[in-house]
Amino acid sequence: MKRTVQAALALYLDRLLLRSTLSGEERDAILALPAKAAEIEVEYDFVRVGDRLTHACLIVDGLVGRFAQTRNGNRGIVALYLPGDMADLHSVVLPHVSWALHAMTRSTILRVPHSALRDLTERYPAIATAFWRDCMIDAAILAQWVVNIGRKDAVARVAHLLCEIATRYAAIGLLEDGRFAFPITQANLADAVGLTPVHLNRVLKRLKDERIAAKDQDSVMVFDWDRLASIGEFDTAYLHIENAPGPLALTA
Amino acid sequence: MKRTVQAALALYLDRLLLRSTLSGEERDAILALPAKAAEIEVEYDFVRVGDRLTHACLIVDGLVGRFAQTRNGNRGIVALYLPGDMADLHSVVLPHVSWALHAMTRSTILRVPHSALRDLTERYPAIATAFWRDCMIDAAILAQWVVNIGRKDAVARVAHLLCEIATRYAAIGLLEDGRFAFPITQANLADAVGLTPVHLNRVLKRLKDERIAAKDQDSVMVFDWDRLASIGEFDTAYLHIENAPGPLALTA
DNA sequence: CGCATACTTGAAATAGTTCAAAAGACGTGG
DNA sequence: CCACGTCTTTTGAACTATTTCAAGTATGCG
Repeated sequence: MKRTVQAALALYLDRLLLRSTLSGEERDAILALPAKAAEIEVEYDFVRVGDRLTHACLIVDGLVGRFAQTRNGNRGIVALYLPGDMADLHSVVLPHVSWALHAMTRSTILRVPHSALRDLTERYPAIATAFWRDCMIDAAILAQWVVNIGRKDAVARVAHLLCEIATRYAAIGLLEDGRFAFPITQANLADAVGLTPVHLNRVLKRLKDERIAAKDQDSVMVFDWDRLASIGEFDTAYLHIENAPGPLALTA
Repeated sequence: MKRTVQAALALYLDRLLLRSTLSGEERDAILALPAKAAEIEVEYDFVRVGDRLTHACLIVDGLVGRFAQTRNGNRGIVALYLPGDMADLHSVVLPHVSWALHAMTRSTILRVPHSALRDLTERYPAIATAFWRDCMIDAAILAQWVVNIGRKDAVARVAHLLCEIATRYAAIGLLEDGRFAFPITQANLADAVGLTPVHLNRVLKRLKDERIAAKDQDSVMVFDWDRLASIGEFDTAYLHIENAPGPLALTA
């Protein structure tokens, strides 16, 4: 168990190092974070609206969605978290949350106490910056989603989201031959792009029929990256990944 | 001139203190930040897509929009900044920006060098946390916009945005008798809620006809806060303002 | 006073929703 | 290993919120 915790923290460290530079001592401090692994059942909300959090959750394995709810009961997905993401790092500075974290598959997470994270930020300014930056990547994605949902038609929205997820998987080495794991139901995917499940289904059909990309139960196969990116008006810049994998990584 | 710079920094300090606690020394450090005031002409992009920033911009006076552009040339507004907001504080950790800052009215801003801000974060962990938290408020708003645009109909979207802006103005003491300054064109407002200018116009007309709220050239008058908030499914929680002013402040 | 920009209104077109029902996948227990 | 119930996906048809196109009316500026 100790071993898996170490490995999971290493995953997060890798992610931080994608965008920040940390000294040996600082890296060790990250790896030495106290943390408790937990298995989350599928369809379970492990953070609920209104909670006051004391821990941040690192996704080790699985797929997690951040859900917001409107008064009328409409669910909206505001963010998707993949392995290596610290889904609610921002709760360190804003512990009172108004959204839920929902496991879309059986997931493994690591709960890291806020106190330990705060402690690191106080001792190592570079770590504070790295955490802050990590949160800002999340915010950059959020901003992109606003444009995506607010200013593009249904096909473009879906194409863009697929490109984003593909690129994020690629960054953690989980994209192979144009295929990546994406075990999300069509209903949830619809919530993430602001569409009806029915219409989302038709959009997916079209992408499949035109041999651009196909989604099945738990993965997505991209046939034509260029067309997908072009339809989705996708530009990796906002993800701030150094060598963002484009078509090359997909066909490799 | 020195005097206005001081006053402007005090404005920002006030904003930080809304959500963070800082010692006397830390407050003084904020007030002692080097900064250069600048007047921005109306309709001018003072930060452009692709820029690599060296300064953050504090809005002292005016109304500023953060614009993103899709490949097809559609503009989308991703955030609105009011006096007291440090519009691009996040550029301290992510200097390479993929969006523009656009002055919607003649505005006064204060340019604060990243170097000075970074310096403070290294010397005072509490300031680093305060900055980080300030950015996360921005992100919380972004998340709210995603749900707003993705899961509500036109009237609700507009109503929600008006409630948000009203509440944010109230927090800086610029809401009087239910009226607040909002010098934004209908075309820009449409970009902020993901609607067509034409349809936005009809929505505004409806809000006016039903005596809920009326927008003119440069301000908004709210007649019926309860109905507006209810239509927009508005809940202040996400803004993390301690005593969020609701109907009381409006009728006061 | 005249030009430019913003706002307003109408009518036709359409993207996306809603409702409804069938078909396919999946796990469970017999 | 099959039968059953449940959940997800797929498809059709009618409907509607929003867009698009187009023209007219204000409003502000030089």
